[in-house]
Amino acid sequence: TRQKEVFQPIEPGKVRMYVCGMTVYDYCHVGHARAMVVFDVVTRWLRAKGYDVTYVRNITDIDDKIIRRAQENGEDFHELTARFIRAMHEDLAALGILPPTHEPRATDAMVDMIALIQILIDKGYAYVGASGDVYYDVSRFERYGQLANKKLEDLRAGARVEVEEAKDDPLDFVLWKTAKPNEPGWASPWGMGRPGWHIECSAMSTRCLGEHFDIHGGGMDLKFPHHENEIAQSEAASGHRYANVWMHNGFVQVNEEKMSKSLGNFFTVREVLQRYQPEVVRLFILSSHYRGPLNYADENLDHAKSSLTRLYTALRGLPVVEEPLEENWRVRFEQAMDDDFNTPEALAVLFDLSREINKLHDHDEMAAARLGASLRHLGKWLGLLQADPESYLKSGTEVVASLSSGIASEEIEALIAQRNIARKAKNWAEADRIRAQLQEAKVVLEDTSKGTIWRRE
RNA sequence: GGCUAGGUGGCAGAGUGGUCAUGCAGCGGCCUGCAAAGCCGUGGACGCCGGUUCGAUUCCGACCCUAGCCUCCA
Repeated sequence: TRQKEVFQPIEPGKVRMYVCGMTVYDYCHVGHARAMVVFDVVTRWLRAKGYDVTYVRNITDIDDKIIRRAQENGEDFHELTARFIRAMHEDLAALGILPPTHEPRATDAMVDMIALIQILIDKGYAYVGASGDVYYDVSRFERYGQLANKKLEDLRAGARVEVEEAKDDPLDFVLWKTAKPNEPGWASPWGMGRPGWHIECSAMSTRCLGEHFDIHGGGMDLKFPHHENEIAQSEAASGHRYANVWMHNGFVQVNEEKMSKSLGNFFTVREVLQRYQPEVVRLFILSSHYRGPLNYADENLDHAKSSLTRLYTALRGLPVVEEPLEENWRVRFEQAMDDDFNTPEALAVLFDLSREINKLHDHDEMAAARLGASLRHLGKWLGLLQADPESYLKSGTEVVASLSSGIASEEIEALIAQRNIARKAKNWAEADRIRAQLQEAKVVLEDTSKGTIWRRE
């Protein structure tokens, strides 16, 4: 949904947002990272606009895949999920993603889910099937399909799954699943079992944000049926509107295909962070609009890396001054971000600002430094440019294990000193030899009027 | 089959009814011992076919192509 119109929160000054988080049975891949970064920026920007944002991102820590994976590993599912929740937190922290206000877990919200299912049964929206599982009766909810603009007849015509006998209608979805022997289960009016995926989000969002809130986010793939089902559940139960605005981020693609677990074409965040700095990954994600596709390719990560180097280079060597954000830059940035979080346009503002800084750099350092403060300020709203430029530029390949040239900073400094002696003696051959040697080690030298500086590629 | 998003210069990626996106790469210049970085300048684009318009990449219609959802998925 494109938000061309001015955003109006339900309660003035406050924004309540719920985003579907991960199912924790494996490491985060770049697709997850994108969703997390996108909604992190949404949160940062809304806060920058002065809203008091309550950001809820759940953890699905019980579902079929988790159970299966735990069984394969021969471990308790709690151990499995605890391990991957820890890993997820590490990955997200590395990417500079701020923790959500609340991070509810499905297993902690059983009471809410059971209560919600009971309401749906009492109101006639749900029934206990022949198998003992509880299903949502899709035909009872008039607006079913409205979010994804789907008609029930079309859905039935396109149904590609075997019809389960227990269901009245193939489109009905499960709210409560009876536990098989050796499966984890929770006591409920319908016996030992576990919740369906969709009810988890309805219950957790309501618990944390109430029955009606401002923004609901998630990946495109969740629009149907997950979000459609959430609406059906929550609105049927409460009798009124669920989320006001739906935001769906596009996919990360690999060779024109969706990156996904099932296709096996995914790269985990930790793999990628072996090769690129976290901030590069962040910039890569923000360099396309959140709704569009994002093609994962080394070439594109390399582009992001060059771009980030340009931004940090503009800040390099400038005194850090406390200076408010300059109005004209703020306005441009704001226009971009207010246009449905147009981060590529917002980034263009950062680049234009960098050019201005570079122009001033040599003849009016203080003016450049003041603009530098503005650049950092804008960067912060995107979760970028908060590192010390000098250390960012010098760390490059050093922090990236697989590309590490193994050369220590002291060694680099020593070679530079050696080269400068050669330069003084106009021994250009020796000077160039040392420079080439460092280039081999992925170290780039720059001879400036203030001396030789270096950075890692 | 239904539904949803897209198709922009060498690459990535915004946007607009008629004048700059931006980044990387290219070319010319300044700077430099030479480079690098930076600055200045510069070429190059809007899937195809119609229509509306003084004028369309931008609006409308058809078509082609791509991805996705309809089954777990950020």
